[in-house]
Amino acid sequence: MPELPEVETVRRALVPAMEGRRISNAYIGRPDLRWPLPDNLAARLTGRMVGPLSRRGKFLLVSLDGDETMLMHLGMSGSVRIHHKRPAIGRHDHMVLEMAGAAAPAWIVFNDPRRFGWIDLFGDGTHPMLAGMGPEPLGNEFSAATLMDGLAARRGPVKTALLDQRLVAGIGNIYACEALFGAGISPRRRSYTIRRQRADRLAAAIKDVLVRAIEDGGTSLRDHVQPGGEIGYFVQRLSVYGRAGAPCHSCGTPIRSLVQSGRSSFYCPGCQR
DNA sequence: AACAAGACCTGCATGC
DNA sequence: TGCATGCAGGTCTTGT
Repeated sequence: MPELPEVETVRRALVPAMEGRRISNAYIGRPDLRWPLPDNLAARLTGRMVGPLSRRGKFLLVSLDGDETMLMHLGMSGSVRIHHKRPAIGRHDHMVLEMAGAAAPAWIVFNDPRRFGWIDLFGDGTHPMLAGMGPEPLGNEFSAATLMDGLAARRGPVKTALLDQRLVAGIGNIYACEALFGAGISPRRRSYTIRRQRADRLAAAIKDVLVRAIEDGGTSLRDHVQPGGEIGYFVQRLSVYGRAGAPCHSCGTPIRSLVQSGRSSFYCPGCQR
């Protein structure tokens, strides 16, 4: 599921339910997801006050009192739901946080059938998983110039480069395809051939597609739901992803798909060069 | 050093 | 109906 817009959607929905509130109870279902979870995680979360929620790429960061941060990644199939009544524990519910509240308690449920997601705690400084990550595409450090620099050293296709979190953080398969369509660039184009003009268009298209997807609550293909249970409506605005054979909204040419580094790419041969 | 392929895991759609 | 196959929003590890 979750690329930057989906994780950002989750973060925004969790803010009112978690920030400034205390974790009154924690349930952990199994000792490992993608990797082993911290020892005694449930006990270490219980009683903690939650500070600001932030996001880095596709990671969600929950600051806790005592200068510790909980890091969450939703993998491919992870989702987070907010309940206002105590929920029954479902088959793939791996973490449930009960949030004490002056008004009413809330339960935060992390569910991940495929278990590619992950939860960790870290203290001072940064986490190894965040080190080396590229700039936030919606932040000030990201620009056409930095993007062009990153692409200049690569001989592989630009589509594959966009999926590398060291180049730019938070882009996954859907938004890589959509951004390339928005910029009129073929996914097969070799990275280093993207110079000023195309880099300008690509940086702008990346920002544009991510902003619009956040506004729509992300893209729901199968697993993604917003924490309140709503789907993400950007699925209705996809230009190319998942549309192989269907006519391009811009020129009518049938959308094509191909496999690059084991991932499906979708593009319009009429609009993208 | 960059790149592609394999691995991890479950669920779902498809086709026989 | 049952079963095999392929595919899925990610990314670490391995091998070239």
